[in-house]
Amino acid sequence: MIEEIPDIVISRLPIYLRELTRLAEEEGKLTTSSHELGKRLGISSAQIRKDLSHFGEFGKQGTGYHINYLVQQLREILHLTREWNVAVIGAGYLGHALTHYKAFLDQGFHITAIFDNDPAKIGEQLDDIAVQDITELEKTITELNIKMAILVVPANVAQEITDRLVDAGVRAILSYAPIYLKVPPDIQVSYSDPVVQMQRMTYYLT
Amino acid sequence: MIEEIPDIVISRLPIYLRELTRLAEEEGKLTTSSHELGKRLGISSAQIRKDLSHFGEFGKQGTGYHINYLVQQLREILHLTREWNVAVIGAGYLGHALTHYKAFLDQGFHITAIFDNDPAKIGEQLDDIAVQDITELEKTITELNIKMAILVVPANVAQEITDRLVDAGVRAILSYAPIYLKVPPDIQVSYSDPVVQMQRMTYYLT
DNA sequence: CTACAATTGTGAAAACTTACACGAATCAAC
DNA sequence: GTTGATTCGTGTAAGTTTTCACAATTGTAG
Repeated sequence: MIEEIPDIVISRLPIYLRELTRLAEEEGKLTTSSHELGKRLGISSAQIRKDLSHFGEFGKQGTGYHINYLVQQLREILHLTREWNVAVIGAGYLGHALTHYKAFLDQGFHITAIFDNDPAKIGEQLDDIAVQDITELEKTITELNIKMAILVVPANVAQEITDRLVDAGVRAILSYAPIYLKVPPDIQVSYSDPVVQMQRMTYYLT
Repeated sequence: MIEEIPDIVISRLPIYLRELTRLAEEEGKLTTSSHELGKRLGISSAQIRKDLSHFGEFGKQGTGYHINYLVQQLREILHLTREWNVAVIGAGYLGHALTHYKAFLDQGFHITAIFDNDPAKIGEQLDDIAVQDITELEKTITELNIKMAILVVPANVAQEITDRLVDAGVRAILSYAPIYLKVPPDIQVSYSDPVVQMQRMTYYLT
């Protein structure tokens, strides 16, 4: 009875959502079709329809999809109708950049805590929050009910910090650390190692 | 005769390389096995062996793999035995952070040009290079023989800049812009939209 | 009202990816 | 030597994902 939806399907939903929002806001469209959406995303129309069919019937034969309605449905499916507090661990260049990243706020991700272990950085003001000592991690995460974290620390401390985050109640981690993180099965991790991405591409260069 | 190697296999090779390097440098190991490597990466040993078998026989029954040898082989497969010049487009927070990102240099990716269209940023010195006017993009990329670029610009100009990069000779793009990029089939693109990654994870939260 | 073009949702087929399991090779211990 | 524990490379099976293709529905034009 419980249909297990493949993660690969889930991972495409935010991309559909992103493009639908563009279609509505920048082109002023009210409706679209799986064909049009697919063409704009380099994805087959059949795949889009199949993906959406896991969650219900959102379109109409002959007409396609009402964009605003589909956007709203996708936002509910992805639990984006609420706002999320997020912690950033590591106040280096990348930590700064991600903390200032405007699109997070636009999409309901509020960075409400930043941590570092460097005394030179602790206390530094970023927008409206201050860099906290890493020793306060557990306390702050619990108090602010933070369930998501962005990890921007060196590889040699990444696993240790991850363990502490999980113990403190964090359930999802976006990691820029160049290392595989061991976490319990109910914890989500998403990796983003720019070097790995570049190295994949060099394979195809001459 | 020509065996087409799946991209999903290619995309795992940098991860193997990364972990092998760690095993050698931080644990001082000389050899490893597919089982050990797999355990450290959350990947089955069979998959690692299968992946590597696309490129040759690098291990020995009963013994496993000589780490240094396998690292060298992977570096050759991925075309990492040379250095790559890289351009960064967009000198915002994220552009700055990626330009300073130490791991790029360690792995042979040299950021040799940065562009922006904001007069306030043009001329600004980042490490040993200056932010150039975006109008100089074609000239500089040709002169420095740049084949890889990191795109850190707003969505509304991303496609236009991509077209210019491709025309100027860039063959691989790591894009942080929140948009799908249309490129000719021989051009590599790798996407990294932090919002999309966060939105995938919220699906799994409560 | 009818004919036609557009489009969805979906069962089945095709394609792709991963896991299994085993012969062969290697090494260490005795 | 022989035995036993490891481990690789790989053919095959199992599982997953994508694509195909079509009935059903909708809207439009005449």
